[in-house]
Amino acid sequence: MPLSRTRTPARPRLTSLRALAQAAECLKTLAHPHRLRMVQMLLQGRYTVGELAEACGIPSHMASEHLRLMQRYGFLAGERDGRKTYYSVVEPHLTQIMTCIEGRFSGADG
Amino acid sequence: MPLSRTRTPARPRLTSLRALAQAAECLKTLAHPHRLRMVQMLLQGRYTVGELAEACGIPSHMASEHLRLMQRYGFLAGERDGRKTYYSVVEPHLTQIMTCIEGRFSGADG
DNA sequence: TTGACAAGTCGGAATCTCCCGATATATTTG
DNA sequence: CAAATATATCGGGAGATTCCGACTTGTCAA
Repeated sequence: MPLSRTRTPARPRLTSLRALAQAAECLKTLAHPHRLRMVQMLLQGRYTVGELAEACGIPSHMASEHLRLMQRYGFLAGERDGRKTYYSVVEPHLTQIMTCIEGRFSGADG
Repeated sequence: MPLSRTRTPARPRLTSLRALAQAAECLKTLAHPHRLRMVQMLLQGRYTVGELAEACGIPSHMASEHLRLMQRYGFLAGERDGRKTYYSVVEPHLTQIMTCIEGRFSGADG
C-alpha cells in the first residue's frame, strides 16, 4: 500500500463504498435548483405544493414530482389538509447541509 | 434576537435561482461514490491518478475522467511530476461539506 | 350533482450521465 | 530509436433524468 506520502494520519476516514453510494444518492436528490429552493423554504416552515411551485416558477404537477422524490428519500413528509398538501422537512441533517451550501454559494458568482 | 418563529420570518433567506443552479451543479459533481471516495482521500493528502483508481477499483482512465470533471469545476488541481499527476483539493469548502456528509452517513445504513 | 380547485400519476421525448474499449500524448528506460 | 509506463482523450451504447401534456383522484362550494 504505497498510498499516503505527505503525512501519515492514524485514522483512515474512508467511509465504506456502500455508505458513499448512499451519500451520492442523497446528494443527487438535492442536486437540482428547484429542489434546493423547496428545501430552503421548507427549512423555515411548511408550504403547500402550489406555494412551492409558484416560488420555483414551475407547474404544480412538476413540483409534486420533485416533492415525491424527496419524500421517497426520507427528506420530507407531506400532510394532507383538505385539498391541499403541506410538506415539511423530516431529515434533521438537511439544515446543516443547506448551511454548508449557502455558505459556499451565498455570493452567487464564481 | 429572539423574535417570531412559527410563520414566515421577515428576512427571506432565499438564495437566487442562479446561485441555486450553481449549488446544484456542485452537488451533482460530488454525487458519485467514486468521486466522493477520491475527495475523501484527497482531503488527507495528495495522490496520483493510479492510486485513486486502485482505491476505487476502477481503471485509471476512468479515474482520470472523474478527476478532470472535479478539476474543471474548481474542486481539485493536478500537478504533473514526470509521468505521474498528483491531484489535491483546492476548494476549501469541501472539508465542511464532506464533514456534513460523513456525519450523516457514517453508519452506512438507513 | 355539477363545477372548480389542488394534487398526484402516466407515457414519452429530449437530454445527460456513466462506463467501456480503443486510441493518443508524454515521459522514462533500454 | 523502440518499448514500457502513466495519464488523458475520443466515440458510442445503455440507462437515468428532466420536462411536458394529458389524465385521474380527492375535496370543497354552490
